[in-house]
Amino acid sequence: MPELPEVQAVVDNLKNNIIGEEIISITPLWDKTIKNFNPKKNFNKNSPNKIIDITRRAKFIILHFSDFILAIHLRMTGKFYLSNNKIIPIYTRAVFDLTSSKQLIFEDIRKFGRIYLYKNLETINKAHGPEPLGKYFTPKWLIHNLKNKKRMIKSLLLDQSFLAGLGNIYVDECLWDSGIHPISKSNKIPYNRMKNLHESIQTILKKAIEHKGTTIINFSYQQNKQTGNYASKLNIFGKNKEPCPKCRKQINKLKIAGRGTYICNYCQKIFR
DNA sequence: CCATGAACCTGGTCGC
DNA sequence: TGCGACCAGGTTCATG
Repeated sequence: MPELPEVQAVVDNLKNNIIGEEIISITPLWDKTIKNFNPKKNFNKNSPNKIIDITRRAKFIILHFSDFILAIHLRMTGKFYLSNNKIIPIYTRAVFDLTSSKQLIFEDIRKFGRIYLYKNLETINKAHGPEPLGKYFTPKWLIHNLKNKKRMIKSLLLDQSFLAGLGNIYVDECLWDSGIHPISKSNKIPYNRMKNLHESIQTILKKAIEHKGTTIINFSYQQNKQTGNYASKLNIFGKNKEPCPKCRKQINKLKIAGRGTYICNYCQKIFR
């Protein structure tokens, strides 16, 4: 599913259209989607809740209201978009009705996505590491914290409590770009490659955001099936048996950290 | 503390 | 064409 750039695309797409809109009801079509609140209690016609802002934190879409926030996580197959045609697609799991008579639609084939209500961002902030494009994620921070851990680098980069927002695609791309084999121990990576990794993470995420994310299967950030086109920029993810763009040797696919992982054995060194 | 695998779900693809 | 096995952008929990 959506990783940081894809979630950012959803937020950027909605930003110009839903700020100021009022939610009068949230109707779950799959009960587990609404995780920790009673939508009837918090949203009703008598006290509409105005959307003050929409932002992203980690892989969450954050809707800001005067007294609380909604945090929406798309997990693997979630979509969240504004609709004005009253059509409820087959995999819709929750519908937000707005005073303008438009609707926010939460679609999710696999039903893993969740919507949370919190007082503020504190709960999410406590459980997550820094934003990779934020001011706290410096080369110094990364080097210090990689040395501090003795974990497989792929697991560590996927761990949202370490660094927020990376997922399986971008971790593979970043490790390939910086020449680090995913099973390397974080504390054994040479200083220069740690610096490369920091650079790779920032440039790859920035470029992916410019391209509105990667669409591998069916992710779209808009109702009309608008998809990001960063998939055409991927160098290694999904390219089993194809030549490595750097050395032309064959890319391999294996399972690392429980996830499908693409590597070039020649360009990515194992440090242990 | 860390790694692994299962669980949560549904659909698509591949091989026989 | 049909069917089973396996895979999928994520996270959380139990187990060793």
